[in-house]
Amino acid sequence: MGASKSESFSVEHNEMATLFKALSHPARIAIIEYLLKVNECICGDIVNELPLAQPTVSQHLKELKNAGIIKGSIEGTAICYCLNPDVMVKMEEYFSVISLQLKNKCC
Amino acid sequence: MGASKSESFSVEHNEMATLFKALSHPARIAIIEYLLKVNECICGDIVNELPLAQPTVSQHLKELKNAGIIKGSIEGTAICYCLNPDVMVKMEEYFSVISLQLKNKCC
DNA sequence: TTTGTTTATCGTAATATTGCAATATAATAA
DNA sequence: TTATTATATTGCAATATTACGATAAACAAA
Repeated sequence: MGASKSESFSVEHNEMATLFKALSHPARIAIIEYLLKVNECICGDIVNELPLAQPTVSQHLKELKNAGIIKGSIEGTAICYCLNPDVMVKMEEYFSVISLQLKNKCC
Repeated sequence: MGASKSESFSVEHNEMATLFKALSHPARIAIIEYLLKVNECICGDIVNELPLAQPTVSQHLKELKNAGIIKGSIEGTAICYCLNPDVMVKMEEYFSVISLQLKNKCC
């Protein structure tokens, strides 16, 4: 064996893991922080910004989009990408709930 | 080629990616939420809770510990694990900053 | 239609992750 | 010392991820 046993875990746990997996590569963190700075941009802008080839950037953008972390809208020949605020709020709340619960406990 | 080009990215981006990578598996999310429920526990408790063999659970715990997400203290033969509140607050703040910045913009 | 521009997909090589049986290690109890 | 208990490590097979050259697809402009 060796394949991930994701079927053995709850939908909720898989959903959170999928979101975090989308954020688990420095290139994708760099894309997110670049989008935060410029608000919106096209794939070519990111190719110019990162030390990666165009197909690699396209692949990372696809993963971020599949996870719902970014949104893309067609603008002529190009595709305009931007961050999805809903996911960021969801993540913030996830850790906020954990932090709050941990304040009452200690190990 | 094929290997991750992590050297090409900043230390900060790599650090965040490492934290998220530790959270990118449903078993590790399940471990975190179990620790949140019981406050602290030993490896064997998690083996009983999850549908995974002992070496696999031990490996997941090691990854969480390496990333600083959990802490472990020796208690006789067993090792007592618990969540690290500092990391949870750090994550909360990371998304809080992003959410705030996104409130002023739109795409 | 042809050309240029932008992004996605295919194919493939290199590497990393996941899972577990077997085994090792470490501390305690008998 | 010899068990017992709890966890870690090793080794390996199955699978997933990462990266990119080559190429395709989609659209606008000439």
